[in-house]
Amino acid sequence: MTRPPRDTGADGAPALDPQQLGAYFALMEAVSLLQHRVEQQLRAEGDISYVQFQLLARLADAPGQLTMTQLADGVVYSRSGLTYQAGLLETAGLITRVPSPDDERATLVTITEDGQALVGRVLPGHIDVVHRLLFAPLARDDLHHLGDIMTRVRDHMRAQPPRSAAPRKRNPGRDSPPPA
Amino acid sequence: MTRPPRDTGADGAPALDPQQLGAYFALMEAVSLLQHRVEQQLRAEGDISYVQFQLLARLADAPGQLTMTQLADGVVYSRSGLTYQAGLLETAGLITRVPSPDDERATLVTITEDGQALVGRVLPGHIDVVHRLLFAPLARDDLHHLGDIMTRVRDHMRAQPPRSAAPRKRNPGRDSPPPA
DNA sequence: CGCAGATGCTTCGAAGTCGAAGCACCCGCT
DNA sequence: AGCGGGTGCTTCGACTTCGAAGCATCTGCG
Repeated sequence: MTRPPRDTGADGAPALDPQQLGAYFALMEAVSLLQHRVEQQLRAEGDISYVQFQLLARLADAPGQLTMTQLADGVVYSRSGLTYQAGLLETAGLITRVPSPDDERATLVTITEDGQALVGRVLPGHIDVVHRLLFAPLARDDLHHLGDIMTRVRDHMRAQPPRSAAPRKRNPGRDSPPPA
Repeated sequence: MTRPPRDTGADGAPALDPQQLGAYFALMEAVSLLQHRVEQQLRAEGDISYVQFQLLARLADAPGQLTMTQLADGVVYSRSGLTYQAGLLETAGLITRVPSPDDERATLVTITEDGQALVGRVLPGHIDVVHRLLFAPLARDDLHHLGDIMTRVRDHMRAQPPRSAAPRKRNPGRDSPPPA
């Protein structure tokens, strides 16, 4: 941090230097490509989407029962999206949904044996793709750096309040809604 | 590369070691979060999606005219998706589409002044978000590493033939297409 | 020249995602 | 106990994306 935090150009546009730009673009495109390939892989071997795989994998790792909200966390940005996917997975017989005895509102999701079997069937292929596309061109040090860097970035983003992007809010919480 | 290329476990599932897993998950989640925030930003300041922004930015950088296919490259995975977006952008007055004089099939896309103005208006905010979320927690060295690593990964993926994911093809290249 | 295959784009239908609205249930306060 | 706000999930409508099919044009080869 020996330089000013913002390199604001003369025209008012804060410029990213070429190195930053390159890193940003490479990052976004690489992940996009990786995701696309992984999706093809999962579709071909298990006829599921990436989202569905993530949900099943999460359930397979978990003790056995998760609420919808817990399950959605980090996978999908809307609750309704999860409801949709859970409906598909339940119809396919890969998960079951039962109302929670403790909290009648909550729905507990459990992975079925078929679901576990499916995860077991597609996981090797998934890992293989990630290995070949992401890790193959990386040396041991690169891997370490990448993990370190992205972990820091992710945690930084998680901590960031979601409203930070808003340029100018008069008074947060005083939207003056004009009903009646 | 002092270890065997595949760490195949006893149960047939090739395992990623914890370091690899962590790097992979952190990478995917961080990019997902970043993309989500950027999208909010663009929607708030310019009422456009990330895809639309990418298309406009590409046009703003290009000499002035690109064919649909050139424009789509790297942004969208289907041609029809581009047609849809181009339709929206054209309706919004941000681009124009004219048939190419050289090749009647091709459509040349040009960014309008409004389109350029819009890019100019949202770009600073975009850069600001990327700066705050992605680069803020990174030191100079990190940035260098990240750029280097992701560039290598991206180029590796681009070079990879798309069929590599298929687990067991009888004879690669002998799909035996049965027409006639 | 003429035709077959390749190429560029669009149209169409299916699928997935999100946000807003709605419903049912839980908790804290009086 | 009763009630008001909060929480968990679902339903609904709008939007976006993709793949397949279709149409028009170009190119290479006889």
